[in-house]
Amino acid sequence: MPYPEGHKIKVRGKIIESAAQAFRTNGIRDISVPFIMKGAGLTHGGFYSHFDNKEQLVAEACRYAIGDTIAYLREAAEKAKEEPKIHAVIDYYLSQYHRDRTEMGCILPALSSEISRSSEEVRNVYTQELERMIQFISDVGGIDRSTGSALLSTMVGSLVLARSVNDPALSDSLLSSGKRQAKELVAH
Amino acid sequence: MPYPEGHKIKVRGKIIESAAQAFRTNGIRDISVPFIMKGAGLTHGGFYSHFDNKEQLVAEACRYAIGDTIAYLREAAEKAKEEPKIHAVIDYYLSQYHRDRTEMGCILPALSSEISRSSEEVRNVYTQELERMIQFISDVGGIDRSTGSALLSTMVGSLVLARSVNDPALSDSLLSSGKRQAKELVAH
DNA sequence: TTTAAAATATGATGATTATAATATATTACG
DNA sequence: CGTAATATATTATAATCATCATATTTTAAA
Repeated sequence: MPYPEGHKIKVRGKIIESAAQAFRTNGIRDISVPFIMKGAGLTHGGFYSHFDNKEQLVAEACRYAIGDTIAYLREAAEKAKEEPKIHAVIDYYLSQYHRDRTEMGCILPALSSEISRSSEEVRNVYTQELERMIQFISDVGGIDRSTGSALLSTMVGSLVLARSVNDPALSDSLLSSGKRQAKELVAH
Repeated sequence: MPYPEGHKIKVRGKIIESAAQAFRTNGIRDISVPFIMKGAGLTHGGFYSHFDNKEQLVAEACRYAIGDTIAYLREAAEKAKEEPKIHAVIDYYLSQYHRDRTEMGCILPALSSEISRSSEEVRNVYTQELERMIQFISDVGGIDRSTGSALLSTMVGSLVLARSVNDPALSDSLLSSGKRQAKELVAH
């Protein structure tokens, strides 16, 4: 067996990372397979020895990206100096930092509408991962699932709208009112 | 002057309507100019005598669609039998009916993430129209702008997520918890 | 009924894309 | 050090797209 043990799987991982970043920045349809491969330091030819097609990569990229986001948010919660820890999650999620770094942020605000129109394969993965996200938020917040879902919806909606507008003041105010509302929601 | 008075402006309107519907259903990038023109009963050739380019049409379609949505929600509020009237708006916005009819629904959940990556021209229009939406929601709800923004964010986020998932039960529960939260928010 | 301006249709161009076929390079192992 | 299996690169294909150039149709008014 030529090439070091685990070489291919490492390259596959690089492609997924490259895709996850590119998709979040520019959407799925607007990012080409050649572009993703270039981001992984490769040319486009080898793509189909790693994935059946682009959709399969989308599914993998979604799984990877949400896992990454949950890990990041969990860390933020654990490092939080003040209670309740969910406040640290809210503050990060609705920060200007997160708003302005789509490429490394949560995919829910970045890709959800495009995912609605994706294949069943992709939506299956997305549904699974969204479940994990709701579970995580509810756990950290010490709130029931329904409240956790509403909290996530509020955060996602605020971020989506804050990113869509052109006016920095309006964008900031969308983040602020989202944060206020999210915290009130947790406090019952 | 050949062609009846106002003919061209009427056709222009038809193109905008066709675009507004198509974009909401399949996103901006996934809908071609020829497809939009077919939807208006025309062929693709004449497009550029109506619009400078596709982006300009996107801007017009956004303006049209949000205006339409506000008019629809206003009607729902006025026809509401019970107080507070904002409940009728929330109930419609987060209904299964609205979730399942992207093509005639609010564009905020359908297009916001794509708009984030659009031209300044498009984002200017979008920002303006989002302002009108926030104003409308705040007025009907008798709430301050910040609460109105949060209410809209909650509704948009819930709908975006409800549309993205594959599991009908999860999708319904996202609508329900969004509704519950939205109404609590209005009640202070 | 003719006509000419205005609107629309047809056809072309060049770019980009997902995907496939084929060629070349890499490297663990004999 | 040579080799064969495996990864990757190069090239090809066929489709689609935004946009443009040109041809044809429409119809208000003469």
